[in-house]
Amino acid sequence: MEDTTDITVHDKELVAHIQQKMSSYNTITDLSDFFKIMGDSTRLQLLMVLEYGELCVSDLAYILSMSVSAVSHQLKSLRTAKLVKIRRDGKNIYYSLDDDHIKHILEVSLEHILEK
Amino acid sequence: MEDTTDITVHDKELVAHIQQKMSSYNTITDLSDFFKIMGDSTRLQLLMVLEYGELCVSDLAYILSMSVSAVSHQLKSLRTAKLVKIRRDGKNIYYSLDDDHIKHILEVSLEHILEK
DNA sequence: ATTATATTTGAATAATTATTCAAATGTCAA
DNA sequence: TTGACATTTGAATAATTATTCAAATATAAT
Repeated sequence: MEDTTDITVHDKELVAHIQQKMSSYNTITDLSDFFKIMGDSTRLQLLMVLEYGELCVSDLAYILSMSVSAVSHQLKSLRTAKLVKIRRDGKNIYYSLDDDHIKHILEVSLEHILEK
Repeated sequence: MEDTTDITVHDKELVAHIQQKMSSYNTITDLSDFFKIMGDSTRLQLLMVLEYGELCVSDLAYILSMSVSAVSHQLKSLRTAKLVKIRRDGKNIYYSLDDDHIKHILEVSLEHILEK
């Protein structure tokens, strides 16, 4: 169903008010994309681990008990989302958090989880 | 690769420290499950809309320009995750937020998005 | 130059999941 | 108790995506 003309509206006043105040399409997709990135346990672990300092791919793979390739793929997603950044040092590439908000969001969300 | 014996660890000290401090498996999956729920634009919109007050399924479907069935399915996910609750009034079922933290998490995350 | 090490990349597979459609359930009014 | 309305449910389809595997790239050491 794409046509909403056959849906009966009950609370017309509130519906109209919400339609005015609604966030833009871009804001909502940007926000859900952000949550989507955090909504994978591998990526979330990577972010939480990187709070302790910068690490190279093989160390991250070792900590998560995953293949280097799988971790590298997920780090690429995090990099595209601008949540982590890299620093090359010889053969190694060191990853670190590229966002000040992440720690805070993780703290607040962790509280939410623990208090349920 | 499940066997991590063939991964070379570079920063042994930091790796050991992190392994001690690591959050439990359950905490991480609970947290990523929470983000997963928010990581869908339909569900996220529903949560944002419900910040304005309780609404029945057809009004929500109208606002999101989606089928009543699709919205009902997603509301069920939100209900299972204990993010929304229901109140029956005759033929209608009213949905509302069932969590005090959500607003705050949305605010903090929205700031993060907008400042990028 | 050749070898070893660290990491990335791309294609393939497997698993998850959002939406649709049709049918079922629950409630109220006539 | 029949019909209309509001919503849920379940199966099916379609789309997305995490991990694996093999091969490619990049850097440093011999």
